[in-house]
Amino acid sequence: MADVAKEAGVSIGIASRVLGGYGSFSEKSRASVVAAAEKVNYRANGVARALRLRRTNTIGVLISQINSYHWTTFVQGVEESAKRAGYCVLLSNTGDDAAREMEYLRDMRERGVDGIIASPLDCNLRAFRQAADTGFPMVTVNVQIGSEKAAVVMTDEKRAGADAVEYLTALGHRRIGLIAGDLELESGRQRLSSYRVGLEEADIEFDEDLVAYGNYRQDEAYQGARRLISLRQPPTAMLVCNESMTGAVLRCLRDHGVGIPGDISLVGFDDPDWAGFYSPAITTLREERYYMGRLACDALLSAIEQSHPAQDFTLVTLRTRLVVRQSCATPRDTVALTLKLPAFTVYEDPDQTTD
Amino acid sequence: MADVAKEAGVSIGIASRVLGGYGSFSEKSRASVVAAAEKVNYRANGVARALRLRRTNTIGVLISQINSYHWTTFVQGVEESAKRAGYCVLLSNTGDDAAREMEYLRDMRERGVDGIIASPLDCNLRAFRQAADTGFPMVTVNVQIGSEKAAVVMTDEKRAGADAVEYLTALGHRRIGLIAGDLELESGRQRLSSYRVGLEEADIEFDEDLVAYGNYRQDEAYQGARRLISLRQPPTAMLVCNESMTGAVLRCLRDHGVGIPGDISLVGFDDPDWAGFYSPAITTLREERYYMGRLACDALLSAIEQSHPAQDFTLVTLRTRLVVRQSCATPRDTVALTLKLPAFTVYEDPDQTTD
DNA sequence: TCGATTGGATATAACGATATACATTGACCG
DNA sequence: CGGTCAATGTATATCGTTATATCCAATCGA
Repeated sequence: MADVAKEAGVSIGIASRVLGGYGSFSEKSRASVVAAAEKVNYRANGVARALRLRRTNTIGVLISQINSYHWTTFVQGVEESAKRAGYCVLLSNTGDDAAREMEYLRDMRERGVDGIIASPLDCNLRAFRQAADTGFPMVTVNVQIGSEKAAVVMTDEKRAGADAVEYLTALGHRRIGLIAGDLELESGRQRLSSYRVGLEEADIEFDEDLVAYGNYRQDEAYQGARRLISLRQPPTAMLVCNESMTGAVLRCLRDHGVGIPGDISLVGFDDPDWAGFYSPAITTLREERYYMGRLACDALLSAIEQSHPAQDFTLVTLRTRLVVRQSCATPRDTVALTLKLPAFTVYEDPDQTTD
Repeated sequence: MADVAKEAGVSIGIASRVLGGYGSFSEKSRASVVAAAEKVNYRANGVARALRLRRTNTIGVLISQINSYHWTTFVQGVEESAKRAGYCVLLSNTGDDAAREMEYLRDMRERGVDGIIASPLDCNLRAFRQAADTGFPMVTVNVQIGSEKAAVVMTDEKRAGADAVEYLTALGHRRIGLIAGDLELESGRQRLSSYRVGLEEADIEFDEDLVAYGNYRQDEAYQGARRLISLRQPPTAMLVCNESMTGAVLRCLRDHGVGIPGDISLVGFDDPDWAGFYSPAITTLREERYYMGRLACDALLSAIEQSHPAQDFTLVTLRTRLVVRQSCATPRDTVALTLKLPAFTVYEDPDQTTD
């Protein structure tokens, strides 16, 4: 910048004004500064600017698994919103490791990110709440940390499993198995409880035997599915609590020659691309992850720039949608009491090529 | 930091030394500084440090699609290596848009990232080469930008398609279709040419009719596959040049009732999780994306820290592996000339649960 | 013609950590 | 007892921007 000023024959301050586009300056100096900047191929030093402005135009995103469909789609949404507002995304992968999560929270704050989007683990809630309470911009995803200052973007999973159960009971299912997620995570608990809500609404008694705790792990989900299909009276339908476990369950069913939906019906949480082109296409509970990312980022930016009152975003709730495809059918050995289905959206795959 | 020094009753310099762990200081002042830092809950300002040290401990990663299996796996590898070395990852998604790519390159340099990992588009090669030539640490992935100073991590795709063709011809296939990628991208060209290499080696004449240009797009891949299976003499096997097109092709085959591997054999590029649990499991050409990410990051860090000579990393080449699963069989209407298969690795899925 | 006003340029103080040059103290040795 | 050296602490310049306080000159009105 000093070079530019010297080259242009003006003071360093006036050069900064021209390039920063603030204050007043004459047309003559504007022209010479612009020319000089061009000539010496000037590029601003963002670090110095950040130091001065106490603002890095960077947001931190803490996610648990970067290579899972729902998180990458989420991050894509965050990034899109961030980019439009001139922000960059600093990404960290915690792998659901509490110590790492704390470390990254600390590291990101040291690096001066302007705000953070995260889904903190239970055991770290306090630290995140404290950061938010002291005014550090924060948005949490599917977790409430108990600070009024942190905005929350949630999917309403209190209904999600219930929607699936409702659909399955409408098809005539009464024995509906569950491959549950990790109960140490908020989403794991919510998905389980929403399944129970669905059972209650259908007057079906909760049967512990029909629940396998897969902990969001593929190997445990595989074993769990195997146990369920080996029961003397196996379930006629299964609900699987996330994408990767659904994969494991599909593998298990294939390995054991159990047909879908002939032998068993299947509904999965999350809606990765492959659910649409699997044979048969898998009925899923879709969360609008991309949109959630956009919202989370917008909420964070408004907290950072205080352009909108934070209240506008305090709690945004999105509903999951049941995307009906071909993986569910009337149970084989049960007379369907009714075929009058409730009005479920049959979701049109955006990428489905019409014939 | 001034607060800490005052609290500890020492000068600001000595506090910095203690917390930075350099220079010399007495045990007494160390203790008081540490105590004071604890008391005022001191956290360093990374921006100021970065300004002074002219180093941000941040690397920029420019990728084309964050929500595709192979890039997220790659990023996971990068992040793992970066984290271990105390670096953070600034992530940007170009969506294969040339203007965006340039903008992000510029933006990242302004932000002072210590180095960049990218796979620049053809039209931006010059800008990236220039940056590398002027000493800016850079690692490119599957692209050579023609600068000696930039390290390159490549998968050897000159053989990839040929491996697939070799395998398919060994099964007896002679009419092997190709759903090609975007020929404006290096990987698209390489994958096409490796397919031709395979044909030549098997003494099969290249037949333009059997090639559909899917441009890495799902809709075009779907249409392309439809054309191929509608040919008077359709191919008995197909090779699909990336993951998302493989999905589209599977959808197409399912929609038209074409069985795999009964009616047609299929080999896909990239090896996403779902390839393993699809029915039938899909035979793929696997690139070690996670490992590539690790390598790319290590190369970049060594260029940044000059701990190793850059030459060690100038060009790292990894081979693709053919992961043989269940999507290929002897063609229905052809007598297999030989069943003596070459020694292909039958890849053990790491997540496959043994029964 | 002189003060007031204004537009434009300059010099400089932050921002916060770091590293260096310098000052002080104490110890040890001649 | 003075001088040298080591050990420790202090003061300060630096990184590159930005923004403010100041300053100067020119224009205008009275």
